[in-house]
Amino acid sequence: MTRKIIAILEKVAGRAAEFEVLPSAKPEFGHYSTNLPLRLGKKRGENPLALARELAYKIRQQAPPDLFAKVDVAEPGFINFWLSEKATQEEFAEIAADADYGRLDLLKGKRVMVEYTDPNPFKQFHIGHLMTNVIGESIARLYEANGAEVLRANYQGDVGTHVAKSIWGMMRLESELPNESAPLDKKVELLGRAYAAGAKAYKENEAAKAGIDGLNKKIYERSDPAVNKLYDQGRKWSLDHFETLYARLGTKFVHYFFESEVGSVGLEIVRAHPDVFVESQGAVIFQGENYGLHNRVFINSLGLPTYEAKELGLNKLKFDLYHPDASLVITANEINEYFRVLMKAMELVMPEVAKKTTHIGHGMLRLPSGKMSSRTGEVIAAETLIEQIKEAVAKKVAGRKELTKKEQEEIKEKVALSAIRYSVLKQGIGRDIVFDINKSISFQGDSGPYLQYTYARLRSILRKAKSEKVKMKNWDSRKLATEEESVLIRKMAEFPDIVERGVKTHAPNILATYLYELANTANVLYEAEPILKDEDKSRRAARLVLVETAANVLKNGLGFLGIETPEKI
RNA sequence: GCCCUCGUAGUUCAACGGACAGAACGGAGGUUUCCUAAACCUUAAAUCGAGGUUCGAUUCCUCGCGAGGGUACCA
Repeated sequence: MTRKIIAILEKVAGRAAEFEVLPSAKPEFGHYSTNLPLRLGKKRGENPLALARELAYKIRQQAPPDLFAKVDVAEPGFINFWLSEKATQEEFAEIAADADYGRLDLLKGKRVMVEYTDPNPFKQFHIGHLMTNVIGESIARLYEANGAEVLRANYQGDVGTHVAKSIWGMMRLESELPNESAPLDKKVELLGRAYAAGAKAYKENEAAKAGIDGLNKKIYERSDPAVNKLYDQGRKWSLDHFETLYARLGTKFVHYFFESEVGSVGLEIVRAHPDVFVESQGAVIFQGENYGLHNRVFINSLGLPTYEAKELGLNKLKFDLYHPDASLVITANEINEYFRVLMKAMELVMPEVAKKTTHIGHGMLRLPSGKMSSRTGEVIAAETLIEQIKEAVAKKVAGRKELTKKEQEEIKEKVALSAIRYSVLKQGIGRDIVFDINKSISFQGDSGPYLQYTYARLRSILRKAKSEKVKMKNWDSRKLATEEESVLIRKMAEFPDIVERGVKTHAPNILATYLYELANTANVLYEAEPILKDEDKSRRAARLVLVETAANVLKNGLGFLGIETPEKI
């Protein structure tokens, strides 16, 4: 609808200035508002209110008849539009007819690589990785919703000190190593203990530290068959475990990059550009200080590539292999500064890659006790969190005799994941989340379960209508005329704009907020008047189609956030 | 020290330079013969401080205060 109004405004005023058409902030400002006269008045040095009156007059003359019920002006120079009942009904007929409503083709033909999650083999998949996954998945889906082809990538650190610590621990626990046929959770449990033991020893024991550093070198060189065996074993266990999580989280990566494979590529790039990278104190560094940033080491004094050099290699590989039109890297924002330096270096050595690469830093997950850090040993595993939430959901479904065991299990899983997802996605991407398991994941109010509940009760009406063989064919949108119905229709009409803005600004929270508002308007309609008891059969049919369409929009929108919508909850 | 974020009701968060700063939880009160009360409605409650730019500033600029992150061989 805003597109139609923009077209009319451009017809009467020309493309003389930047302006916006937005759903009105208050009912007294109509259904849609524009600031065009304010912007145009400023540009031309004319009185905006007079301009608004003049434009409003032209719009009344030139707009299609029956589109607006009223066009009015307001201080200091807004034009407000009231949609006619007929236009609202026609809008709804269009929305209802489109099964893919909300799927756009603005980015059709574009290929976008999105890298996210990035856990480290041999280490825990913790709630920080979960958060990155949730955000990355929603951004990937928003791109898909806008028509882009999305390639999901995951970059996993399979070399480095953390690996050496784990191998060291595995050696201590050799007698307890499960064999290959043991269940995965046993293997993961052992890896967890191995890493903890290695990390502790590294900090507290000089001899162990030297041993681990030595192991690190052996791992890098693959020079010791016994070490290689443990390495290959542990790496596989870890990756198999991650795979179960990706399946559970609904993420399908097309490519897994590993630190072990990008190092040599990065080294070559750095070595090939002595003009950009210089020697300093035995290392090879990039002098970010020349660009108002800070210096960073790309090759350490042992001649090994650091994370920085590896990242250059990684990004080169992405483009060599897939030639994306855009490449996004999603990580926690603690590495924002590091990435700025990296991007500057990248601009100098591979400008075409740098131009298409964007880093998106998201906020950190914090515990009420303070920061979440893998060094304090206070991290919570992703699975632990999910299980805790599931227990809370279980209490809700326990007494529901009409649900089968299978349905209950499905509800527990999907509701728990939606609670987590929504609480992460409803706020701005860059902001930290204080994660109090008891409080921050609520099932009431502005929450994932609320949205799922709304969907389920809408579907419940439709199920009942079907079982009672209530007819929905030959419905007539002209039967929809109450305030609740019109508000819901206009809310649904906002959906495409939201999907577009969400991807342009990389802001899933815009969509989350929208869906909450949509659910609220749907619930208001639900409470206002029982639909199935409507004596007017034709009106009842139209209202059922309205319910069906609202449920569809909810389902599509939640899908873009990665939130599933069970039929029953 | 320098660089980068951030500071909004009691709490957790919104607000793409726009109109009277929105929600949720918590507080006070109300709505269940109905398709699921995980709901709906009413109500009290906030922009860190001081300047500036603008018709208009939570948003942009400057200074101050406060919190977090980064600042050479971790990522």
